[in-house]
Amino acid sequence: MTDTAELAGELRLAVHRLTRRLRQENPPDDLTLSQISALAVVFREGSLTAGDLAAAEQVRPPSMTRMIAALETAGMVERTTNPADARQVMVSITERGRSTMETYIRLREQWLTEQLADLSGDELATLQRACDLLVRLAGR
Amino acid sequence: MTDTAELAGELRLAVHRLTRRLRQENPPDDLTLSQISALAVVFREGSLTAGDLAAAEQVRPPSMTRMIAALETAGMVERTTNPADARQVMVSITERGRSTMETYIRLREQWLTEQLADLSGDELATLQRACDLLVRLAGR
DNA sequence: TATTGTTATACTCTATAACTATA
DNA sequence: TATAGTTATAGAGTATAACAATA
Repeated sequence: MTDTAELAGELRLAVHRLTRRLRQENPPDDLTLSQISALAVVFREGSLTAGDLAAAEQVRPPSMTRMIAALETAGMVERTTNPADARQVMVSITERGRSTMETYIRLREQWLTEQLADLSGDELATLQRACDLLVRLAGR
Repeated sequence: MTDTAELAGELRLAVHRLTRRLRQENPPDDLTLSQISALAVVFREGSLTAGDLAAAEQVRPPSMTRMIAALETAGMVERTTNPADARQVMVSITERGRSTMETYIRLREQWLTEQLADLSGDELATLQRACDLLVRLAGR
């Protein structure tokens, strides 16, 4: 039987290490990984409020304000006030943001992709199942 | 067959999410997760140089200098100059550091442990195998 | 009064570049 | 001259508290 406390420690360490390693690989167009992650939501979902975007990314509103400001400065998204409720800010992707995402999807996670290419089919399947589990855990 | 580029994207997202979620759970004695991680190495390995500790944790020397300073302030480790080579700083765990680690190991990763308790044996086995793979990937 | 978002502030984590001390 | 570590500086990523605007 598996010792869950032991596994928790190993999992935390493993995730910590990979996060550090991934940060060393530069995403395209000088966007950070967090910015890419938020932009991907706008790309997928279309126009949505700042609050919904914060919820989707599981960050606090001030953190999302920062990310949106950075993405706006980079010309990736536009902020507009919702006419139906002037408290809300609608965030939508620009042409440039769309093309950046399309390029990014094509070259996605290049470093990680290269590393994965060395793994066996079994190992890839394990990681695939693990991804779903990690996202589930993070959503608690 | 698995699309490794697709999987790379999912894996990056999953790891990102879990890192953020874990950061919300407070480690004991006001130590951060990174500090606990470094302290665990000193606890396991015994006295070692700052450089070896940086290598073990896969961070740059200045980052380790910071971590060691924080751990020293918290009374968890001691820094001493190596008499055999006065350039080197030896880092060793204090009584307080040892007892903190022992408590931590006992309560380790409580939140994560609780979440894991809800998973099936199959799912735990998947995560166990995934841990080894993630650490291997991070080590490239 | 409640909700949405922003600003102000602060802390962790990490890096590169430049420096000091020792070998 | 080379190595070990530190200091100075900077930037990403995030949070809480206080605030303004709108409902």
